[in-house]
Amino acid sequence: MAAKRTATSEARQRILETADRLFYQDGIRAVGIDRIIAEAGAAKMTLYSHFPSKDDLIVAVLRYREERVLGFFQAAMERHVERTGNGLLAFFGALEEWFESPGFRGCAFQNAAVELADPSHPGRHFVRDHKRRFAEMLRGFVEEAVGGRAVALASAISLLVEGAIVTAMIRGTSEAAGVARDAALKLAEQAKDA
Amino acid sequence: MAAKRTATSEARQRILETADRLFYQDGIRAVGIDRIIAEAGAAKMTLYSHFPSKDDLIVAVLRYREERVLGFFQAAMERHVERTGNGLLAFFGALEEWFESPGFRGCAFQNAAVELADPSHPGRHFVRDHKRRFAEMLRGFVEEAVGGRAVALASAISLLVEGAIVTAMIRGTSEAAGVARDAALKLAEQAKDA
DNA sequence: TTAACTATACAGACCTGTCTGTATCGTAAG
DNA sequence: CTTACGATACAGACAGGTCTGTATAGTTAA
Repeated sequence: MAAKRTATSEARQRILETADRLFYQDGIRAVGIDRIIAEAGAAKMTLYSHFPSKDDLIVAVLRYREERVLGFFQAAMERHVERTGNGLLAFFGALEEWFESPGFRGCAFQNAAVELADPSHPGRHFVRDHKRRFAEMLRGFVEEAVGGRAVALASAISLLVEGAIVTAMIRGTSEAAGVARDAALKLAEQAKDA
Repeated sequence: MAAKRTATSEARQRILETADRLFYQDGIRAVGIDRIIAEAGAAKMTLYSHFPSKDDLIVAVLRYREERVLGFFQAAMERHVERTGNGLLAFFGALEEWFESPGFRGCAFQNAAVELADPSHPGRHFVRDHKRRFAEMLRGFVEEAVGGRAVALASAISLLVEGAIVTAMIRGTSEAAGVARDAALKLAEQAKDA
């Protein structure tokens, strides 16, 4: 037996990062175990001792990516908040920055939901939960901007953001971020007046 | 050799419809040629005489699906327009109907863009073009509703729609259609006032 | 006769997951 | 000090199945 217990392991970390990169770049189904271990410089049994199956690895990668995504938004927003002084504006600034980052290929969670067609796949559950958490985070920025409860407004802005992500992926351009930002501000304006 | 010339062919049509159904249901990469011909009741060489490669079949399926999608919206909207008397409202009624239809698994074109990771894949080009056409159609409804040019408004509503589709797919529910509709109407209202 | 199709076998690559064996640590007992 | 051992990881072969695409031979119907 072996490494199953040590969640802290250099080989495990290398495998996780490599799988994350390859899954995002080329798709989950398009990337085989052999390629992951080759690029991670790990042995197959090392991978299988840390992750019992590819499905387990997929879920671990999604978990790992959620940390990094939230980390990216936190860091990018801190930068943008200084310029704009507005949390919601900073969020859309971070979004545009993401769209323009090299290798951008849409939202890994949206993509995973598409690739894992079986709705009972554990990865699909994780995606649903992640999107709930992401929408909650966004609602925080929205309510801060309008000063008070704004559930319906936040839901609408969430759709704008999801639509901007998938549109930026399909077009290969970032202008959807600005379109979503402008629409979100108009909706927020209206909500404040009411 | 063989059937390449006859675009009208029962076997070809059976293959196309079966591939469309399976690709949408289970994903493009998850469905092999063998399964398509088995369920279509066709021989492998018949498939390869009509479609030189799986990539060609994928593009043909996307082309075929665009016809059916536009046909669905046309038919569903005619039904909804009678009730609402408003083209934009009818569109969102059709959208909700689609989300609630059995086997709904998001937008086949969004999904294809995710699965065909290589941005130079001909299927990706088709998806880009289709989304342009779809957005154009939507812009027609928007401009009819506000009475005049409304390019920015139509772009924003397009993001709402794309976001609603992917959200409905991930959640497995249809309420995103109503959220998108309400936000679209508010934005349209604001655009009319201005 | 010939176009369109079926049926089947095949090549070669790739897939996930298992297996055996070896190398390298740190640590603990003698 | 050294022997022994468990933990971790590397290396590579292997099984059994899937994938796309091709080749060959036979069948049906106009």
